[in-house]
Formats: sequence, structure tokens, C-alpha cells
Amino acid sequence: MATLKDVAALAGVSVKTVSNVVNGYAFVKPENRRRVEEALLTTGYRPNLGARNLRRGRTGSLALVLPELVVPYFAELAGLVLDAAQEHEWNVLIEQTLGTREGERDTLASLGPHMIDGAIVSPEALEARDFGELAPGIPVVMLGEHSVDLPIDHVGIDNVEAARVAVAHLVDLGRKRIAAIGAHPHRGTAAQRLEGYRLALAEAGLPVRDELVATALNYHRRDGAGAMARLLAAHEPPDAVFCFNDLLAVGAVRAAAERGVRVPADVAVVGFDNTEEGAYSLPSLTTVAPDKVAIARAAVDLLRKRVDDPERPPEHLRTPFSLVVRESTRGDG
Amino acid sequence: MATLKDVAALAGVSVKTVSNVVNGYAFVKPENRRRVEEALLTTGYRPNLGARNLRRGRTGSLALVLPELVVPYFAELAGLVLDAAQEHEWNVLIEQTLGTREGERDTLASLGPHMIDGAIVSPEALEARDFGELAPGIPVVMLGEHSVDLPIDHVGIDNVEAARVAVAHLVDLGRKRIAAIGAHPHRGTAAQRLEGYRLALAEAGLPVRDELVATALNYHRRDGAGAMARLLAAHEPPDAVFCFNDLLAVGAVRAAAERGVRVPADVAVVGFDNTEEGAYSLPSLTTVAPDKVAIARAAVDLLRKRVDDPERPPEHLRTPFSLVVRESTRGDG
DNA sequence: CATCGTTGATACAACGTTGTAAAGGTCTGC
DNA sequence: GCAGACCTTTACAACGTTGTATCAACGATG
Repeated sequence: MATLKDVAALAGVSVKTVSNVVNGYAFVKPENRRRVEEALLTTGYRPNLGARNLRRGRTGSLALVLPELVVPYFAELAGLVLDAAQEHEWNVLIEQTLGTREGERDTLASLGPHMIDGAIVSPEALEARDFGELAPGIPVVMLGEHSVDLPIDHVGIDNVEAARVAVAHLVDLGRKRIAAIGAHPHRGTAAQRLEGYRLALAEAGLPVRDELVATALNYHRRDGAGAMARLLAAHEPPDAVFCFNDLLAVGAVRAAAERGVRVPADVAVVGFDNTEEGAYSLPSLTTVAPDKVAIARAAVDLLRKRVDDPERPPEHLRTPFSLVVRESTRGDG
Repeated sequence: MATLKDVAALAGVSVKTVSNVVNGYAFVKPENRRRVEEALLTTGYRPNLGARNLRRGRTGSLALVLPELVVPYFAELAGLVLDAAQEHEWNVLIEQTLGTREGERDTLASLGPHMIDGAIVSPEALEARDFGELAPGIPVVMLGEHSVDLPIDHVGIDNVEAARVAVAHLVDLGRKRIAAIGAHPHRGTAAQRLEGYRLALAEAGLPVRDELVATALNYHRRDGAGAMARLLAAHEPPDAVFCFNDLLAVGAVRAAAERGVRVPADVAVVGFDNTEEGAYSLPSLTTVAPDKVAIARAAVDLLRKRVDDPERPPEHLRTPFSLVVRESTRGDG
């Protein structure tokens, strides 16, 4: 509870001199510096960040806006963003949108422009051009969907290519009826992964069958299980499934097991996100592994640059990914 | 970017009158109120929370201090705390401690006393009495370990009883060599769950064998797998395992599967936390299900009360739990 | 010795908000 | 017509911090 004033009184100097010591100003007489530092210790002074930021015009916080923390991918990402933000001495406010258009609108609109220095947003329903209106003047870095033509900073992997690689892996295994789970009418990433899926099939000379593309309105385990159940109930069930995230894959694996369908013997399964859960599930999941550390770092760094210079041209960063092959496509599960 | 001053100029009234309108003060002439509201709209005024809080002595934020967001239990809990905090118009700053003593000390010490109104802390290594020194003057609500005798607000389930119920379930299945995974030298919750384990064995007339109590220095999947591997390698392996959280259980199940040991036929497994992951794993996990919604709600409510009245006597709330029986002990997995 | 640049310390104002107190106005009841 | 009560608005100060300007002292330079 000690303020600069208290410390100054104790050290017998002016408030500003204490402020100078605290902020590492060079020209302070050694004698005074010593006394101030002593006073700082005995009072246990801690700067009032609210006041400091009011004066400096910064808040020292950043908002991380994402659908849901219960989704492991976002939980892992959030943890990494926290770490990266700490290096910039940023606190992180996390906001959940539930992935709905309304949730995302409300959240963005409610971000007091004075509460945060900027925001890292992982949108599901909203599109990049909505941001300008909803969060006017707030520096924003967008995660996920890649939309090069929009004037907003962006970090993400090449979703089309990642999906293509994943499905090509299933093709290499000799699978012929390859399904996709996760199509979605309004999600950019879903569209991109679907495109990669189609690309890989085309490259392999395989037809794209509508009945093998399963929609998922959410990307939870339940939705994966439901979609897999529908696929397996079909006349000619698939011999492989590409799921647009690991949760869908986990649900799909479970639905298969409940019907006595073996993974990967009868159906090979590939996920997306490389969550830890997938590495330990039975069978363990083959999955697309985005470099989450790189994503978190890049997002925070980009936000820092944007905050420091609002006029700089927007950047579109592509972070690397890899395909992690595990039991769900390898056969020894 | 508009301030009260701008709005006041536009409406032709004083700054304070605008402030009064914004804060719902009753005695404002209808005519003036109308003009101010109009000016508020055209300027798009949003209060500067930093300044407001500086003046009011509140920050509008609360810190949620937990080990790691990658641990699903904490991710789920964090999401629920976010929801509960929103109802109190609190923003939530999340801090990760990694569960180490140093991490927890550093985090608590670094919580600027001015950054937050209070903190909800889920400690692993620290003990309640450390809090007073580390975060002097900060209202704190503690999650988890139950220590009735300490003067600090607390929310948690009855860990001893929950563990007893879980192990009693294994006893009821007729298991005789029941192991425990998750013993830890410095964790209060570990000690309590271990006590419940011993209690249940004693009630069943079963001996407590040291070689069946496996230590886990972390509570991740990896640690569960390692502990299970050690147990299975023993002379007389267990026919049931009680794991102190779901992650340990997932790791244990995997380690069993890799060695051809069937769950639950050869070894029944019980987890703790009722994470969604456990509901979908193969086999699905029998687990202790704390009422996480109740925990999150109670913690936030308690913090609110503590902030409003720092002198009130500390409360120790016990939230309900249940045992969810699934395939990992039921036999049809 | 006068001048100048450097070093060191301080007073003051300002960031945007709200509590306090006080002042000006209107209304009531006698 | 006047005291008193009540409504309405405002000026001012303050929350804790830091940037700017100023001032004083010092040693070095010409």
C-alpha cells in the first residue's frame, strides 16, 4: 500500500527522485540512490500499475479472445500465450466467446478500449472485416484462418496444405473411401481444410463423395462421435476419416469402438491440432501438429509491433506444421 | 478515445454532470440527461476503467492462479471461473505457476496489489499460511486442499471422503490388491486422498502395502504411465488402481494397454476430476466428479464477499461430489 | 573570470475519473 | 413574503504516477 510519496518522505527526497530511481534513471547521486533503495525495501513499495498506465497511456494487459478453454487446443494455446506475454510484461485477460457469432461480437464490443493494449483473437464465426467496426482502434492480431487480402495482422498455418498432407497420408496407406468430419457452413478454417481434403483426393485420382463429408456444427468429442456414427451407418462406410480437430477424432474413435469397428484396421483416423490427449488415447492419434509455441510467440510479438506502430503494414505470418504419425493410422495400435 | 470532457463540451454541461448520467445518478434534469445521452452516443464514449479504478480504489480484475492450463481440470475450471466472474463484472487475469513452489511464490509476489481486487488460488506446493506473507493485503480464496484451521477463505470438496468412496467402489468390485497413484511429499490434496485410500482399505480389512502406493511428482499423463509401469513390473501387480487425477489415470490405462494388461478385466482404474477426456477415453474412466460449476461459483462469490468486507470471518465451503462409474471399472469396456 | 555543458533535484501539471462540498435554483407551507 | 427543504449543477481536489520545465550546483573550458 506504500506509494511513491511514502517512500519519498522516508528517504527525505522528492517524489520524482524516487520515481527516477524506480525507473532506472541514471543521474541520481549514489548517496540518495542508496537511501531511496533502502526506503523502497522497508516500505515494500510496489508501483500502482493502474496509475502508471493511466499516465503512460498503456494498460499493461492484452486480451486473448477464444471460443472455449475446455477445448484442449485452446487451453494449450492459452498457456503458451501466457508465457509469451510474460516476456513482454503483459498480463493476459482471457475471454470466451463460445464460438458463436453473438459471443464474438459481444466480447469484442465489450473490450473497453482502455482495458487493454490490444487483443489476440481466435475467431470461429466472425470474419476479419468485422473487427474494424467492433473493436475500433484496438490493435488486433488474428489467429487461424488465413485471409491475405485483409488489412489485419494474422498468424496461422497453411490449413489447405496441412489438410492435404494429412489426407495424402491416408491415401499412401492405400485407403480408398476417405471421409472428412468437420465441414461447417460458416467457418473459414473448415472451408480451407475441406479444400485440402479435396485437393489430396484429386491428386490421388479419388472421387469426392458428398456422403463422405460430414458436417460438425461444433468441434467437440460429442460431434465427432455423432458424425462417425452417421458415416458408419451408411451403405458403404469409409475406410479412413480425416477429422478437422483432435476432439472430433477422439469422438470418432470412440464411436467406432462402440460399434466394434477397429481403428486403424477397419478405419484409419487422422486428427488435427496435436493435443496431448491424442498422444495418449487408445489408439494414439495421427494428427497435424501446428507449432503452437511459434504461433503464440508470433502472435504476441506481432501485437507488440502493432501497438508500438499502429501504422505499419499488416503482416501475415505462416507458422510451420508437421504430420505426427501414430497408432490410429499405423496399424500396431 | 472520447473522455468525459469531450462529452461534456458537446452536451454543454459540466464533466461531473456527464459522470452523473453515466453512473445513473438520479437527480439530473430530463432535458440535460437527454442531451448528455445523445452526446454519449455520438462520441461513442467508453469509460476509462484504469482512471475509474484509480479513483475508486478498485481494479475490476481478479487473478486466477493455477498450475497449468494444459491440465484439463484447470482448463475446465478456468472456463467456469470466467463465466462466474462475468456475472460480477470482473475481468479475469490468469497466471500459471507450473505447480512449483518457486512458481507459486513468484506469481503471488508479482501480483501487483493494485492490479487486482483479489485472487483465486489453486495451490499445489504452497501452504495456506504462506499466502499472508506473499500477497499481503490481497483478498485470497483458496481452492482445493481443506485446512479448516487457517484464517483464509477456502472452497473444495472433502478429499478424504471422496477418495474413500472411490476406493470403496473398487473394494465392492472384489478387488484385493488396490494400488494408488499420485502420492506426493508436499501436496496437501495428495495427503488427503491417500488418507481416504487408507481408510477405505482399513474398512475393508485390506492391508496397506507400501509397494502399492506409487508416487507421482507431477500429475500428467506421462507420470501416470510411468507409475503404472512400475506397479505392473512388480512381483505381484495390482488388480485395481486409484489415480489421484484423470490424467494419471489416462496414462495408467495406456501403460497397461501397452503391456497387454486389460482394463478393467485385469486392472480396474479409477480417476479423479471427471474431465471430459475421461468420458471419451477407451475404456471410459470411472472417476470422482467434483461439482466444478459449484466450485467456480462459490469461489467467485466468496471473493466478492471478502473484497466487500475484509474483516469477515473466513469461510470454508465444501462443495458436493459424486462418483461416476464407467467402463474402466464396469467390465463392459 | 565568465561561460558553458553536465549532473542532480524539484515543482508542477496532467492522465480520466469520481467524492465532497458548496452554490444556485425551485418548491412547499405558513 | 420568508424560512426551510429539496433539487440540480458545478468547481475543486484527489487517486498515484511520470513528462516537462526549471533551477541549482559543479567542474571544465577558453
